[in-house]
Amino acid sequence: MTQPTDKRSAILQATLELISENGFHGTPTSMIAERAGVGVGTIYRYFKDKEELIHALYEEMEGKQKIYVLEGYSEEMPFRERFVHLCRNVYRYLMANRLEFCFLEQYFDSPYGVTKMKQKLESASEPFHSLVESGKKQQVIKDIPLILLYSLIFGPIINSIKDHNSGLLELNETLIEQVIGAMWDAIKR
Amino acid sequence: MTQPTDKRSAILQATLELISENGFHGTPTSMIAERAGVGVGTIYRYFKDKEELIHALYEEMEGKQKIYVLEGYSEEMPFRERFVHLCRNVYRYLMANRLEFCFLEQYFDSPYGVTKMKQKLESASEPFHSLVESGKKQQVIKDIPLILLYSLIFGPIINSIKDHNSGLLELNETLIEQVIGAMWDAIKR
Amino acid sequence: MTQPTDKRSAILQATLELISENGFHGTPTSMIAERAGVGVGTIYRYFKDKEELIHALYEEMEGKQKIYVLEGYSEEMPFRERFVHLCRNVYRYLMANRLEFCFLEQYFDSPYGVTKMKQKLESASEPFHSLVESGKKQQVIKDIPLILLYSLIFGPIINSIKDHNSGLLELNETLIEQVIGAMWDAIKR
Amino acid sequence: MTQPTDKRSAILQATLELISENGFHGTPTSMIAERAGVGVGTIYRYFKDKEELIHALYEEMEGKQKIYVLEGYSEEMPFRERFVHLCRNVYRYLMANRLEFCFLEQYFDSPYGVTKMKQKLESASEPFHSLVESGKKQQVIKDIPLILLYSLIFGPIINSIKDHNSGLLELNETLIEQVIGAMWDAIKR
DNA sequence: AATGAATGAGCTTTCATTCAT
DNA sequence: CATGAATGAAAGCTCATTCAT
Repeated sequence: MTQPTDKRSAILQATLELISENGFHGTPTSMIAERAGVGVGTIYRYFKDKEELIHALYEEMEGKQKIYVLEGYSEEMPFRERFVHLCRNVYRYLMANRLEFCFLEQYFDSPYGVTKMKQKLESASEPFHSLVESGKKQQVIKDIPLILLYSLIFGPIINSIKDHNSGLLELNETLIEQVIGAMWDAIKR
Repeated sequence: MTQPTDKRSAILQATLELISENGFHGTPTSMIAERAGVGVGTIYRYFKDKEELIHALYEEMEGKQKIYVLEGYSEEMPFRERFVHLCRNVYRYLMANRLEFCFLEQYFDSPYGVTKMKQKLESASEPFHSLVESGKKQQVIKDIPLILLYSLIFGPIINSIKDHNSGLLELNETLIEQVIGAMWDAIKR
Repeated sequence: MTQPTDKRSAILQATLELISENGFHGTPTSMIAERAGVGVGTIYRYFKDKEELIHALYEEMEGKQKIYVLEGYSEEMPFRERFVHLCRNVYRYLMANRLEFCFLEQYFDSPYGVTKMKQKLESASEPFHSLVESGKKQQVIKDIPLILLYSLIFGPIINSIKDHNSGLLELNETLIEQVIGAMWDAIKR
Repeated sequence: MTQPTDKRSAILQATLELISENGFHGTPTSMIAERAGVGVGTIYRYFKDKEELIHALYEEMEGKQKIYVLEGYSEEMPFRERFVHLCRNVYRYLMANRLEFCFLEQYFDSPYGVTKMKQKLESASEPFHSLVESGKKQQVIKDIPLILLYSLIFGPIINSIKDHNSGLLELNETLIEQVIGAMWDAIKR
């Protein structure tokens, strides 16, 4: 008993896989259709455009993330612990969902890609937002513009995962803890 | 009396400009030829491929950098000052050469792009290499794998410049000093 | 209690409307189905083809016309009056049924369209046929082949209505009388 | 020694032939390229669009016509003779250039086609314009709006040629003279 | 009988690459 | 050496038609 969503999600999944493998411009709609096991025309029943398909794929990810990032998180914990907890979850999420990570890198040709990725993480991370802002007020965290603090956090995270994915480095729990510790040193007063 | 190199570098310059404006896939060879003031066919006298042209452009950039990054640098200075000095130079270089920065972002659709960009900076930065390694030995810098330290340094630098270029942020000397200070806190013991 | 014919005529009506608005090639079957309030598949229950649908629509129109054209007409009237009466009715009919007129213009991209339109009017107009033939016999009407006389009559009528529909001209009773008068001068001895 | 215009005119000629055979929508660019003996891409070197190609073809015709229509014409001749002369030339032109006639019928899906065709004839026929206007002033021609007079003239001409082309009628000099005579009767006082 | 999701052939258009001049 | 007209493979997208429900 196939559900109505079947084809739609097959298309989204195929797109995710292929774009993370070959990039946006290396992924023709015909290839997506083939991988998804549907006809080309079918793509256009569910998405107006190739572009809309990409956006839809992106939106699809938003939800999953917050859940992941917030898992086990509580605003009651001390600052450092809150920070470490959120960062760990971000690492867990991005490493467990390698395809999504690669896709996000490609999202929109890349110039926007990484910027959007950060926005995404930010938006997914109101927890980060409130953590950092209240940390600044309580003089636990440096008085640096929010967006720069994000660069200090997500820059290293994303870069290290890229290195991990490209095999230059094998991230394990110890190393992740070290990076997170260093990032805390970077932002704390 | 135009030299044969003239055309070659005109092509490279045109490519740099156009790719940083429109991205790799938004830049047809015909457009490059036009901007460079040469015939389309001429591109293929100097480069086998569009791909090879891109690679050549990339290679072309190495070298210029080291000079920039090392300007006014001396191994005699204290650790922190050496670090700050190198970082300042990197910022200066990347912000003064916006086209090159944009190009590197696009370099091969990005999955490799940013990683390569980091490699590039690393290779341009044996100074960083020796600084960090000797800093580790003298227990001034945290005992973290080199590549992760690079993520802690170049991740934030690249990210903040992206934000700057995209208008999300206006980097000035004060802000740059703040970021560099934070990065030092991240890597120092 | 909807009858089976309901759907068939809903489809025909939708087709008439849409083709006169957007032309044959601007009217996908899906659009017809939507306007008709039926499923796309349903169209193919009643018509083998899109083409057959068009033809059927065309055929459907025959018949309605004769009634219109013959209204108030009598063979007892004098020649000129009979001619004027028929022409007036043709004008009335074509102007009152703008959709049908537009459809006929489009009917098969036009090369056949207008010719068929004339045939249609002719066939609908045995009254014209007998009027003209007996007029020729009685030397009231010029001795010109029937088909050319039709060109002299329907050519101006169709053209002037096109101009009217496209807004180049606003036909009113006076103008119509003038045209009919001129056409009578053209064909009378 | 092939001239630079070669391919351009081959494409225009192929387009003329194919559209008059199959209509605008029945003529894919690939078919045009094949008939013209060029690659598909070549079409787009000379014309931005399929649409622009059509327009270019249309423009191409303008010039030829005036020459044809005005041949042997002089404003010194008496009214009736001037009218007959122009009409004869129009017939000659449209019958000698059957492809162009068919093309014009199709020009833009047809609803505009015939209207544009008339505009074209009108514009090509400032001679008609001045003939008719001065005829009206001198009370030789009926006081009917210009556009209606055009319908009385071009309506029958176009219709009769269509019948001729479709084989319903064989136009010869005698018949043409009869039609022209009748049209004169229609418009003269 | 009625449906509409699924299909894929076919359309227009772009662009990296070649090659005769 | 340099050129740019010519090319055609390949892209994104549409839509008449089918068929399982």
